[in-house]
Amino acid sequence: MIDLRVLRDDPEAVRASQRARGEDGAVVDRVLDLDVRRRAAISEFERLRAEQKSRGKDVAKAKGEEKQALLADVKELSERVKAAEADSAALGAEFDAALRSIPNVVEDGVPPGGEDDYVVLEEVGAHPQLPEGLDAWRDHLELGEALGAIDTARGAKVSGSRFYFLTGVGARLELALLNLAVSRAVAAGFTPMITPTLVKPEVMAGTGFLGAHAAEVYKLEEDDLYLTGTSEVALAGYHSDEILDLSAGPRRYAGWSACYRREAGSYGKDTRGIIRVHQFHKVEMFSFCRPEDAAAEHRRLLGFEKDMLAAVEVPYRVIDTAAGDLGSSAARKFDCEAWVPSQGAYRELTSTSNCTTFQARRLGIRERVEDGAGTRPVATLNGTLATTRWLVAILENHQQADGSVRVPAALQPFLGLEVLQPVG
RNA sequence: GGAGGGCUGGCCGAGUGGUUGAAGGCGGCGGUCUUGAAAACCGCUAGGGAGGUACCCACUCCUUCCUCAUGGGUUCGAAUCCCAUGCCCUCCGCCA
Repeated sequence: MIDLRVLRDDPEAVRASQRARGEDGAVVDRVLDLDVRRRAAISEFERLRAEQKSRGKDVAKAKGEEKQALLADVKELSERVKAAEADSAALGAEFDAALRSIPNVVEDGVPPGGEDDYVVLEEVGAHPQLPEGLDAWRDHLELGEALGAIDTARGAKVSGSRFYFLTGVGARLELALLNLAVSRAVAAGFTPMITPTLVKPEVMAGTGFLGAHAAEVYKLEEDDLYLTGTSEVALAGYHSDEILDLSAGPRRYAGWSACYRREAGSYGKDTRGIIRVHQFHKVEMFSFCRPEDAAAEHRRLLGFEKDMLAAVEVPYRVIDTAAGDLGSSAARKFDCEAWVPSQGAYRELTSTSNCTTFQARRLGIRERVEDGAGTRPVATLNGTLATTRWLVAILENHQQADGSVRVPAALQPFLGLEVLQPVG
């Protein structure tokens, strides 16, 4: 939810943000109109309610005939109060729905446009040379099958398309990667968390995932719960309806969880291997910080992501995602995309979003204002530290002519192997 | 799944229809006293919304509404009565 004050004081800024996202600016004027009508209705209700209360006190004091007369009088007033309250509530709900439908106002500097209008901020690391003796790069699935690491055929047999088993060194490699991520997060001051992956509707809605991308989310109709696509959801909800003390700096968490995504609308895309799957694991950074510190914290999270990518020794580039590709909660998003040799393309491995106060406003996460009374919403940010998809980049970039895969030095202590060898 | 008990402010805990947004205590903040501290004593101390006041914003101030788990209902009037839901606790059953 965006800041109503911003909408009132500078509606043009919100319209401009909507345009940059390629969305409708008219909703701004609809909200402003509803705001005026809502406030009038509230005033009317409050006026009547105050009258009812003060007359009620007279009733309490009165006795006998006098009391009967007052009762008849105040009975009629009670009806008007109910009607005014209903009006006010209806307008309030309409206003609220309209306000919530507006995605976060994009940060200055975000490139306008859609998915393909990103700006490349930097490219890091040289693309690997095709190992001598190979005519073409083996892709991660071919490598994974030869290593006895990935089994998509049985994944499909058991659970359907876009499911897989990680087997043997594949399972070990994923655990090593995620453990490396957790240990680096801990070293950087993050509190590790293992989070619920089923959450209530208000938490899912609070993080903004039930907006335009609701079709991506698995829902358990019977239990009125949602399966999370990232531990960001549970971590954002962790401090909901709380007042945090951020005077000592941001609260930083590193969530470990399975992630579930329906991948609706991506039929035929990335059907091979484990690039795009319905279930995977992820270590996610999450920060609660003061709004004025959010942009700096965002760069910090990006820095941690780059450190992790350096640790697994894959070439990558950093992009500044265009406004239309941000998702409703984010004001800005940086993605790190790793080089995938078999595709000759960069593929997203990490994504860090600055959600400013958008999620906190919906979830009721605040801090005390130092001088003077009152509270204000905090800022929330998230970023990826490792996911199952990273195995794709690791396997492909470190493949050797004989089908073996070199293990990056940083992973070796967690894996206990220097090279992954083909089986059989 | 069945049977009970409970859910009040940062915490504990009174309150069973009418000036109760809520006694009392703890904690916190400020003050008096003291060389300093402690103790003692005094005062203050929930969150949110709307309107007004103001040179814009903010603060202060004023008015007012909402919130005693949540949502409905009864009533002129609900923390207090009724219904539903959620959560916590105890016991039984079931599963692991």
